Amino acid sequence: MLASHFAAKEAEARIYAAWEASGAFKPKDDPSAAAFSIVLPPPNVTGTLHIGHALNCTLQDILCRFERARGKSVLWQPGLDHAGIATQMVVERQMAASGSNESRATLGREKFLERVWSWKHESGGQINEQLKRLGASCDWSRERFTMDAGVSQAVIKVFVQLHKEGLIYRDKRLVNWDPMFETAVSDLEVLNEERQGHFWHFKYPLENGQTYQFPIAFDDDGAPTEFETRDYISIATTRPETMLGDGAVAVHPDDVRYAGIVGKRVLLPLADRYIPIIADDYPDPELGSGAVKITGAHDFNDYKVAKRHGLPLYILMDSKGAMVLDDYIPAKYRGLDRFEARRQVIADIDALGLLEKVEDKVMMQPIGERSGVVIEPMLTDQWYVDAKKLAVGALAAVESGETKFIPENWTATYYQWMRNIEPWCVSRQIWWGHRIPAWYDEAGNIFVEATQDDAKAAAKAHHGKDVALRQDEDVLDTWFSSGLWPFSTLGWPNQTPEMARFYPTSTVVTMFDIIFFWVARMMMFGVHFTGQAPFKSVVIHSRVVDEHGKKMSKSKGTSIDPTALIDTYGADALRFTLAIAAGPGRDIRMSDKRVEGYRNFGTKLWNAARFAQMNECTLWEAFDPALVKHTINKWIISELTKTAYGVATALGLHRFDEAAQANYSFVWNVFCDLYVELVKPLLSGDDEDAKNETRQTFAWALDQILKILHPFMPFVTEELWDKTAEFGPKRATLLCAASWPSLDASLIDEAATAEVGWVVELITGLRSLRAETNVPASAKVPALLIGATKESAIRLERYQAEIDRLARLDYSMVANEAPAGSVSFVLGEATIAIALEGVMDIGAEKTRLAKEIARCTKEIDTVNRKLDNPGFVAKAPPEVIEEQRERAAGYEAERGKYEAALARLG
RNA sequence: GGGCGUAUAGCUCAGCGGGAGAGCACCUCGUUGACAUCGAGGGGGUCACAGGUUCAAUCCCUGUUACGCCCACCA
Repeated sequence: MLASHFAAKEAEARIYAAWEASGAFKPKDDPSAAAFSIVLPPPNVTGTLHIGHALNCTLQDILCRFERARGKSVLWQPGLDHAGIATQMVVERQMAASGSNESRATLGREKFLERVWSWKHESGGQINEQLKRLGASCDWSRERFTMDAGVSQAVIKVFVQLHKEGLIYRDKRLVNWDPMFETAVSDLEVLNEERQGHFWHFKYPLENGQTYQFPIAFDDDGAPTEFETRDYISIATTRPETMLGDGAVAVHPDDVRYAGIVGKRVLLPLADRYIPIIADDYPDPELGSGAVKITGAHDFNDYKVAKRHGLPLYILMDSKGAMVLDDYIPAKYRGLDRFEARRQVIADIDALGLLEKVEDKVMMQPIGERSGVVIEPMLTDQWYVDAKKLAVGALAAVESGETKFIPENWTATYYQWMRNIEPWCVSRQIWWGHRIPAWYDEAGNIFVEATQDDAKAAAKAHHGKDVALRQDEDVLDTWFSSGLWPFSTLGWPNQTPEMARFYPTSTVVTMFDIIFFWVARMMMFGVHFTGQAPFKSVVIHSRVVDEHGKKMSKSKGTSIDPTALIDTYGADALRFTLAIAAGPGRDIRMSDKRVEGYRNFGTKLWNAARFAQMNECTLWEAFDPALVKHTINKWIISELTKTAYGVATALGLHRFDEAAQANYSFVWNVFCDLYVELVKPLLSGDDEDAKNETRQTFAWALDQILKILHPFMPFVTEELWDKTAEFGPKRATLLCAASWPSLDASLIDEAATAEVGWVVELITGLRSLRAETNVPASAKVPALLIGATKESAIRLERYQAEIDRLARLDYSMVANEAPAGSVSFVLGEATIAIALEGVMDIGAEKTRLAKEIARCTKEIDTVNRKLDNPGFVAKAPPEVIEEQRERAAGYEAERGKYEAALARLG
């Protein structure tokens, strides 16, 4: 006998082990089967499962299990990302916390990397175990790591080839520099955060005490009317320390206020240098004083101006963000941290009487995504990918429809980014990652080759003799290797059978925040290197937020731990919650309450199976749903077929929410609430044929439910598949390897739907009637069908047992008129009356009837307003007009019957 | 500044050019052998606001308001 509920905690690990052992997660060999492939976005090796992973993984698992059931050969490729900066940070922190004197610096590159590897082997990749707890049906035998030999080989090949094609180059330009990690980062790794700051206004004195007339008042036409004599130019800055590196002051060429002094020089205070006043389009005359200090080496806009005017670039800071020791920095600032230098500069400017004013100002500050420190624009040598060129193919693939975004509106986001893409800085000044395959000779010549030997050979060819080479110290951006993931994991650059079969992949499932980081890069690399976009569709899902709609945050303690939810409610409940909430385009608010509700759903299903067991509902091979005779059985077969069809259709459209909802309402509201109840008289009756047929139909329907629900709730369905085999035929396979129900449209039976619908409506009406007239639940009463058509009379007789049972009647019969002291409701052509003399509450019944009459009247008025509108009758489609006429007639008839009932009450 | 999105029951959200829905919460009743992690019944909404298109608008268009997110910029 089945227990009263599914013991998820005990069963999940066991079931998962059985799945894996069966080999069901490997793609099937059958060459005639269509291929379906997904790469799991490789989680960071440092990662642990958060709720976003749980959603992402659940959706992919649903698709994979669904497609397997539909007969496809499915590859769900798992793996881990080495996560350069994140991992290096974890290991460094661990060393610091251990209390030993070891650090990255004392160990040196080689030893440090050994430590990282051993950390990876010991404690990396926990997240994969958590994904298994969630039920992820990845082919773990194919697990890859971005720094595996094979994948790394692909990375090197791509780098070398892009370099030879001129699409990777080394360049000195401004880059976002993270002073904490002492590395360059890409634009995407910089977050712009609004912070409270200040706006300092400085005066730069004109050379030799020169003066000019600065307009301070204007007439209506904007012509200056009043002037003051100035011997300085006023500039404003949010980063005062950078003034030490100013190369000019720029004004707009049309700015009349400064027209007279363009070309003259000002004294740069503290630095004691003279810098020119230049005219450039960059300054906005409306902003501040209209004059801008130009610090070419520490500001992206200023850099462009400096380039245009050939201004000198003064590098002010070292890799840690401290002021450099160079002699263009006054001695007192050398070596100071940039923020100390700022305080000092302000104090010194103030002491000189050149601090004009200080304003509070909310400003956007660039913050390192991982370090949290203020990013410094720095002039350095870095490797760049020419993203603009690679974007052409990546754009074309989406424009042509080769790759589609789901939902479609993300296409616009992708286009906007791709069309304005900047060169991608791919070098990082860290150790953990793919070392850049570039070698330098003493003269600074660069040889980019796949191996050191190749580089040596190239150098020899260049010099005519062997020369000493040193390899570039830098490693590649983590996203460089991730960008190759859809094909590097399949064995590329080798033409492997997996490449042939599973590339391009079918779909990639991810959240919108990594469209740029990951999807865009995969598109660029995929199109460039394989000639095909790496996936046919990109499914973008929502963000999971807390129950107040706020972004979850570990530090604020507002994050929900999915493994805790699994512990409490089981993996199925979590999965179902995520799936049913995963509608397109809206954040998913997560709360325990919802998960609890879907845990209950699993229990509901479990108990339906218990009912099957108690009633010996076993399925035999020979059962054919097309040969079923009893209408209730025909009806459930029909409903199930529609549901299976609906679930498949929704999944085909990636509407996980609709698919889950279809399952939910069918299982609970149709199968459990109606079918189980309607079938009870049959299962306990004397008609052996009907009983047998019902038992088999019940078992068959339960089997189909397990199949269509399995992608969403794999554990409980698998367990039931196994358990029901204990009282039925042995199963040939695990449920995870079973096939999707065949969608035979001939099983859809509208006549059965109508008939059972009528019965259900009758039962519901009777129950409602009883409740509203305060008939005690224990009282059994007779019911009469008045003014019945032949058809409904037959139905009443046929379903008398069901109706009597579910509406708690003694008997139901056809009569000519309602007896005195009866209450009634209207069902189509007929009136249903229950004789309640002595038990009913006449006052309550009168109120109820009056309410029904009012409802009918309201509907009639609404419809009649429509029908009385000449425009409607003239222009609306005939079927719509007919429909409205029928509605009006229906409500008229209904109201008439209620009025009659009211009249009978006297 | 550019882009995207959201506004429907107390809460969370579906839906949709012609009859306002679900889950949770709430109220009433109920331990009839699948299930109290349950069952039956019920109350509750000018579908943000204002215009427009249409015979007909919660749905389409325009605008307004509020909220959210992304990109860029603020020297």
